[in-house]
Amino acid sequence: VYPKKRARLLAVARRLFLKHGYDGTSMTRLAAAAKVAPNTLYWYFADKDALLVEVLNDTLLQVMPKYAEHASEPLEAQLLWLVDVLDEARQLVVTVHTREASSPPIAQWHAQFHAFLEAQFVAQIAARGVDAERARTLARMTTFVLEGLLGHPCTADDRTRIVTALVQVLATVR
Amino acid sequence: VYPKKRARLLAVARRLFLKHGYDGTSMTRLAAAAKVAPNTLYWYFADKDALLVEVLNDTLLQVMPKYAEHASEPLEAQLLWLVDVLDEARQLVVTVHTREASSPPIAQWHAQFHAFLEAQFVAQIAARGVDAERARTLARMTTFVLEGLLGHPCTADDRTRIVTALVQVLATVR
DNA sequence: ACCTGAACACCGTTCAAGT
DNA sequence: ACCTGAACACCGTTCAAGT
Repeated sequence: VYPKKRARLLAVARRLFLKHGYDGTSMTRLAAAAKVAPNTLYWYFADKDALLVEVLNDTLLQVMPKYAEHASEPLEAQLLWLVDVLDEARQLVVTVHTREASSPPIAQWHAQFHAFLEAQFVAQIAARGVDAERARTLARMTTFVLEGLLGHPCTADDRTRIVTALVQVLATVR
Repeated sequence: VYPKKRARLLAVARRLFLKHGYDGTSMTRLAAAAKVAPNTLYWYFADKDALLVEVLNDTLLQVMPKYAEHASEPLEAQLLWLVDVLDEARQLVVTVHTREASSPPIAQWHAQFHAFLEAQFVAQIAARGVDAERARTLARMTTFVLEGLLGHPCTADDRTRIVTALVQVLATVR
């Protein structure tokens, strides 16, 4: 495997998945866009889902360093930033939810991603003097609200209102 | 169109969609299960998405009367009941989220469904002395948490904890 | 009006063959 | 090891034809 070519194929896949969605991006189209034969993709990736998992990891690796920059900001700002960033990857978010039913690797990736996000939130919430189990529950709620914001049309105002309400809640309840 | 046959086709579609998912249920398989030619389905329904919309409405019509029975219970019990019921329709829930990107009728159905649910919640929350706009925000949060619970594996305990926390929040914040 | 068998263009994936 | 063109089984949908 030529790593550079592999990276190029991934980049093309990422672009097309984001632009036309997973179902809207056929392997044939993808191959054409990358100027290779369709089956060449199968030399580099086991199947379409494996390609998706790599695209997800790729995207995450690009976002995480930037997220670190916001780690010291108040939780509200962090959440709003996260929604903005993940919003660009909307297509990927819903695809993960759909595909995880039929693809164990994607289900695994999804679980791992949630664990990561929740760990982040748990730390922040626990720092406010909430006990561990409670923090886990609230972190989960936070993740769910985040996903809800991604999956549904929302004005920027609504978005801010919801995130603000959520953060108030996290600050109040214990 | 024979209404009885139409109803039978819908019932078969519903069963298969719930059992094998939308993508896992091909029109050919569906037709075979209903003992008709594949294209007969297109006499009764415009396309596969139209079939899905009807299945969704069907399911909703069966659930709503039962929901009404729980309307006087405390919000917490209502939410837990809803999660249980919608959990059986999990496959449909994720399908709606995926298909709405490419199918305007499904996007419309989804918007309408959310409006319905949120109206329900707004009423209950406003009854606790929360002002209207605030109630709308919290209702949305409630819907998002509900969807999160559906889309992610959760022990019954986790589920209860999250719903309880959410309801406490709704009671506290104003 | 209602239904069919056969076809269409497409999908993800694999195979036999080439370098 | 890497890549190809051609094929396979399947998909949603449509067409021409039958009753």
